Amino acid sequence: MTTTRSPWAAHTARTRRALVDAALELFADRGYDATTTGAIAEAAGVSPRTFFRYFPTKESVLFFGEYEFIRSFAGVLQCQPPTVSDLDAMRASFVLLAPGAARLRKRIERYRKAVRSSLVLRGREQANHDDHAATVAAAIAARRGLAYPDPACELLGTIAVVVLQRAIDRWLAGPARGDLGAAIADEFTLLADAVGGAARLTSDSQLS
Amino acid sequence: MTTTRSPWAAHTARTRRALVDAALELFADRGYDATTTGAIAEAAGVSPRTFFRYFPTKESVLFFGEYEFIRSFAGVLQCQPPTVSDLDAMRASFVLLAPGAARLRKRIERYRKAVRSSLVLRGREQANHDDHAATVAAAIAARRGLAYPDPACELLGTIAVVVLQRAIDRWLAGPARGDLGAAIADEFTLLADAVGGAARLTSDSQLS
DNA sequence: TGTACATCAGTGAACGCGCGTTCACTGATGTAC
DNA sequence: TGTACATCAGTGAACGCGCGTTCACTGATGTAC
Repeated sequence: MTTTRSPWAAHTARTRRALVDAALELFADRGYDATTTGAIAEAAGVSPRTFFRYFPTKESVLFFGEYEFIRSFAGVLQCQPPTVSDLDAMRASFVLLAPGAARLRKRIERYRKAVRSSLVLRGREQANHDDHAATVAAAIAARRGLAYPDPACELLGTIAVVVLQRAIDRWLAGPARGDLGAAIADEFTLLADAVGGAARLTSDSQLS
Repeated sequence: MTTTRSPWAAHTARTRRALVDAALELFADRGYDATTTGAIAEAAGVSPRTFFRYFPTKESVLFFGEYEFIRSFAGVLQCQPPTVSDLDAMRASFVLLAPGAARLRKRIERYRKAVRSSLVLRGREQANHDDHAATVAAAIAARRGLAYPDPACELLGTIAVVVLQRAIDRWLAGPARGDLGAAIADEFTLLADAVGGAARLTSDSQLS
C-alpha cells in the first residue's frame, strides 16, 4: 500500500501508526478527555514529547486518513447513468462502496465511540460533515449540469450525509456480520417513504 | 417575566444576565477560544472568581435558556389537524412559531456566530440537536398514535432539525427585515421537491 | 573495506497558558426581638 | 426605633492539571570518498 521512499520513512510510518492505534484504542476505551497525550505516547512506546512531533494537536491524531470514502463516493456518483434519479444514484453509489468500508468495521466502531465521548470531537466531526455535504452537493450539481450547487443540491448533500450516518449507526448496532449496503439502502427507502410519500400530495398547500 | 422571589434573587439575576450578555458579545466578536473567563467577568464588572459561582464551565454560559423553541414546537405540532401530512404539519408549526423567534434575531445571530467559532460549541450544539430531533420524533410518533418513535419518526425528526437550521442560516444571511416563516416554508418546499419529487418514480428499483 | 560526516527520529527539561477547584474571608443586605 | 445576628454575593490567593511550545541535545542510521 505505502511505498517506502527513504530508509527513514519506514520507521516514521511505523511510529505514526503505533500512535494512531494507541490513541484510537484509548479514546474508545476511557474516552477522549480522560486520555492524556502522555498516555498515548506511553502506549505507543515513545516519550511524551514525541507525540507532538507527529501530531500538532491531540485531536488531530484521530482524524488521520479519514475522507477517502466521501471522495470516492463523489467519483462513483458521476458514473451513474443520467436516467437514474439523484436519490437513487446516491443510494446506488453508497451501496457500491459499502463492502470496502464494511471491512473496517472494528476501526469505524472505535472511531465513533471515541467521537461520542467528547464534545470537541463531535464538533470536529460536524465540521467534517459540512465538508462532506459540500462535496456531495458539488457532485450532484455536476450530474445536473450546473456550474455551482444551488440550494436544492446543498440540501440533498446535507441529507445524504445524515442518512449515511444513520445507516452506519444502525449497521454498527446490529449483528457483527450485518450488511452495510443493505442498511444504507433501507435508510434511503425510509427517506423516500417518509418524505416523498407524504409530501407529494400537499406540497403546495402552505404557500398561497 | 421573572418574578423576584427573595431580595437577593434580583441582584443574582442581574449579575447572571450581565455575564451571559458579556459572554455572548465577546464570543461572537473575538471567538470562543480567544475569550477567557476572566475577560467575561471583567466585561460584566465582577471578579474572575465570580464567573464560576454562576456557571460551572465556560461553555455553559452560552447555553443558558435555549431549548424553549423546540419544546413549544412539539406542543404546537400536536394541535395540527390529523388530516394534514406530517411534513406539512411540521412546516405549519414551525411557521407559526417563527415570528416569536424572529424577534430575537440579533441574539440568534450572535449565538450562531459564537458556535461557529469553536469546535467545543459545535459539539455541544450537535448534542442539543440530537435531543431536539428526539423531541420532534416523539411528537410525530404521538401524532401517528405510536407508543414509541419508530425509525421513520426518528428520521423525520432529524430531517426537521436539519431543515430548520438551514432555514435559520439562510434567513440570517438575508436582509435584516427578512421573513423567517417564509424561509422555513421555502426550505420545506425544497425538501419535498428534492426528495419527494425525484424519489417517487424509482423508490423500489434498488431492492430486488 | 574503512573512516569522516550528514541526516534525521527521538528525548529531557523547563515553561506559558487558561480552565476549574479549594479555603478562608469581607461586607452588604436582610430579619428577630 | 435600635441593636444583635443570619444570610448570602462577591472576593483573593494559591493550586492542580493537561495541552502545546521552545531550546538544546543524543544517538542511531545512513552516505561520501
